[in-house]
Amino acid sequence: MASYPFRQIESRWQQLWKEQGLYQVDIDPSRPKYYVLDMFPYPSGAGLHVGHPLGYIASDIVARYKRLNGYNVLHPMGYDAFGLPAEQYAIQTGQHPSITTNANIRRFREQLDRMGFCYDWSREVRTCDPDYYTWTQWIFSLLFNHWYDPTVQKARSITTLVEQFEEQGAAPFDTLKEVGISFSAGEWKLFSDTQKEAVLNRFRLAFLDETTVNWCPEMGTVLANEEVVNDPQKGPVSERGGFPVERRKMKQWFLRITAYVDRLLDGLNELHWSESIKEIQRNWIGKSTGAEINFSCVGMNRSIPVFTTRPDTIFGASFLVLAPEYDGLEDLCSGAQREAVVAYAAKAKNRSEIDRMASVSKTGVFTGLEVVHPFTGKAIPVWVSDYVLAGYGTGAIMAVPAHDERDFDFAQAFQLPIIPVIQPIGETLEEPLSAAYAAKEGVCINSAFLNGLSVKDAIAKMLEEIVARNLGRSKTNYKLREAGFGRQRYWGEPIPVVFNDAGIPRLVAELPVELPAVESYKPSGTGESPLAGVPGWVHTPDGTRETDTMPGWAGSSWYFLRYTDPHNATRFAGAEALEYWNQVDLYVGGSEHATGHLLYSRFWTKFLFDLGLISWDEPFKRLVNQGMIMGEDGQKMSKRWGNVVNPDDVCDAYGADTLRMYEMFLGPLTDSKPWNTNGIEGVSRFLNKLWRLYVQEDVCTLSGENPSKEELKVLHKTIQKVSGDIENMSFNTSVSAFMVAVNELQSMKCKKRTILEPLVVLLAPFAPHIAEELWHMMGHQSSVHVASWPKFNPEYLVEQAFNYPVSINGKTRTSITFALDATDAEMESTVFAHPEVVKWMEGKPLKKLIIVKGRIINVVV
RNA sequence: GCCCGGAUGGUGGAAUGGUAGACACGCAGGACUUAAAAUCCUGUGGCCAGAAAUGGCCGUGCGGGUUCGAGUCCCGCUCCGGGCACCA
Repeated sequence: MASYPFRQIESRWQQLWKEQGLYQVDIDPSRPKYYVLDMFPYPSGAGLHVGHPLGYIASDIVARYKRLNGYNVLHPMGYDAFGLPAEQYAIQTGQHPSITTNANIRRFREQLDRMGFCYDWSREVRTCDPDYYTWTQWIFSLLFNHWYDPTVQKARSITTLVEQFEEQGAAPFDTLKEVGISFSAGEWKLFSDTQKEAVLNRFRLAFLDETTVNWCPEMGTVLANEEVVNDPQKGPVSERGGFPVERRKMKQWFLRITAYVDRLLDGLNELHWSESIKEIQRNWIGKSTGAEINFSCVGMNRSIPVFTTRPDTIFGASFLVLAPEYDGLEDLCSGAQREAVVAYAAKAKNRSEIDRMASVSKTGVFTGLEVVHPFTGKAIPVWVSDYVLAGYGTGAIMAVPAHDERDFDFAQAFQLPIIPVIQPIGETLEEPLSAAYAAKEGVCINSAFLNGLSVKDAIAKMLEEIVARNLGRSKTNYKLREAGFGRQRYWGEPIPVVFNDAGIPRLVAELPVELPAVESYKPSGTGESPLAGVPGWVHTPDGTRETDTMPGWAGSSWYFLRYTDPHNATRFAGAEALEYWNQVDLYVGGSEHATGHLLYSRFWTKFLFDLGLISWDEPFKRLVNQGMIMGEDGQKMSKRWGNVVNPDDVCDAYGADTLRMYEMFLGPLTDSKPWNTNGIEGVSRFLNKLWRLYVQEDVCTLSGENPSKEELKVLHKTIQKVSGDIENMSFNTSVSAFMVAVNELQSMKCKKRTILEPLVVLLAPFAPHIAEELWHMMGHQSSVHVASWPKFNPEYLVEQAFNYPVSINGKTRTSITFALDATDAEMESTVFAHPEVVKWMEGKPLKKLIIVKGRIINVVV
């Protein structure tokens, strides 16, 4: 017997859906909305392989399911179209990236269309489209024009900051105090524009900063930390291409994401995301609370602040360590040691990260400087070592070798004192220590007024003392760094800024700033983007243009908002559309974006919320991360391994419905799993079997007979199972449920319309083409529609819960569990006579009774 | 090193604390067929007994625990996958 005619069916229905614009949606306040979103793809030249649609199929099932349950479903798709591969290709061929990008998009679209997704393509967005990126630039302008006011915990216009300076000067601002900047209101007014901008730059949410960046000479660009990976041989290399990366100081645009750090952390708690993704974000943000303590230098009128999370161990601090990149390090050294320190710092700078970490024993040199221990009054030495990071805390630490492994190693290497100050509960530390005792529990010893206190109490006590004695303050630190926002690249959104003669950045009023044509896409190699080579574009009457472009994540940080109103020419999206479609209810995509896209989107959403532009401050209510589909060899699918399976080939051989159901059947959505072609036969057989249940000799003949109890049970069992599974995103088990249903109906020889018609509707989210065809063959003129969704009736299942005939009709479900032996003959009387049952049932009817081999094990009333 | 997951037949995987192995693949046998494909039916965790029907024992990475009852909960390991990694 041949396969059912999936080729005709699928192309015909895809054509019809398109012609009728069936999946185009509009605001409809009379219906509840549901917003299902896929992470939009980067249209690479390789096209889609069978791994890509996994998440798209899952979201499509949910979208169709919600639609059939009466929701107004927004389910859009678009392209994250700016990016490196198109630019690399342009460098090689001279072809404009937009040409390759468009060609790739066409190919993606053809592949996507074959799988029967219910996207509203009228809402497609492309991040490289000027109509789109004009609003990306607009959001950048807002970021530039706002600062984060910690007193009200939200972003405010920079003009409110200027007003405060004009009235109160620098005094109210900790940000300025920390870096030793102070000015009165009067002084502010007398500042030059350059001076004013230097201050404002410290507050703007988009700002310029000179920092050490990851410079990739080969690519001629700066890379984000996320774009740099460590190669065991070469050290730090670019993620793409594997080119060497070195450290270099450059002036760069940044976004002040750290202003939102607490809200980014707290907001996670309410989100329906996997715990692992939340943990990744928490770790990335890396909040730690502790103290900043000042150690005053011997023979110098200054002090060195250190950050510690363990102020309770301060009596064990036997030396300080500074990072090799420590600001003003040279000035702190005494003459004899200066040369050694400078040499060490220079060497450390060129050491690769891997090299630094791989070193078994710590390296370092003594600075010649000593500081006064604030509690013992003793002088302790200050060292320099590359195990201390310049970018975290103050770039200086107090070393407590007895209770920190790294400090312990260092102290051993350089024969520095190791003083135990925490005793594990119920134990005595043996001296000399063979390893650091780093656990955060125990009792203080050798610690004057802290002796006898627990670690927790000692930390609290010490924080009080530090403040009381004016030695420092409590302090919270984060691992999260400001987000670098400039790329020395052509194929990205131009940053809408010009610099005037004084070098002061000003926003370009007229947006978009469109990408000009260039002769060469090659990086200049000087650190400037190819845009710098277009003098006619760079020089404007207002000044010199910024030639950096935005990073890949800029356009993807707000695209979910644009889908709500993608063609709006006067606003990033209309207020009504935004309010109606609101948050993304379900977001499906890969977990690799945990610390990039997903974090930046949350940041931008919170910022836009602060400005009152949207009324919610988390973009994605529920997030599901689909697993990866590997090649049959267990490798990641890629051209390189020659193990790519093209979904088109599967559609040709088995049809799109089989592909859809098979991808869901492979296993839990979130698991990684190999593509295994054996199993696809089973799903294909199932759809053929289903087809034959309805169709003989190309005709659908179903009877109007009343269904039997058994048949109703099969239907309602399936409705219940599939509905629940879709809510839980457990699609593999729902495919199984369909298989069971078809097997059972087939063996019952059921040809009854009352059973088979609802089954088709239930199947429609999974296999929409065959469902539409059968629906049509059953005489319906329309597409499978809302009113036809089968409603679950538990009545037909009630009996199923019983392994033993007992009368029931209960509704509330309370369970009593106990052991009870009984033979078949005396079963019923035994159950009802049992004192526990009598007590628990309180006259309620029996609902469920589980009997295993003559033993009653569970009674539900 | 730290933080998350996970471990169930030959394979992918099912199991609100309640008959472990649903469903599918594969395999074996059978029906139809000149034959093959397709389709349908039966069997299929291991061991033992039995001619058979069937019965018994053992079984969810390892060791303990809670419970009438544990794949599921708790404690301690082993191995595998993922994330972070000198963040003081």
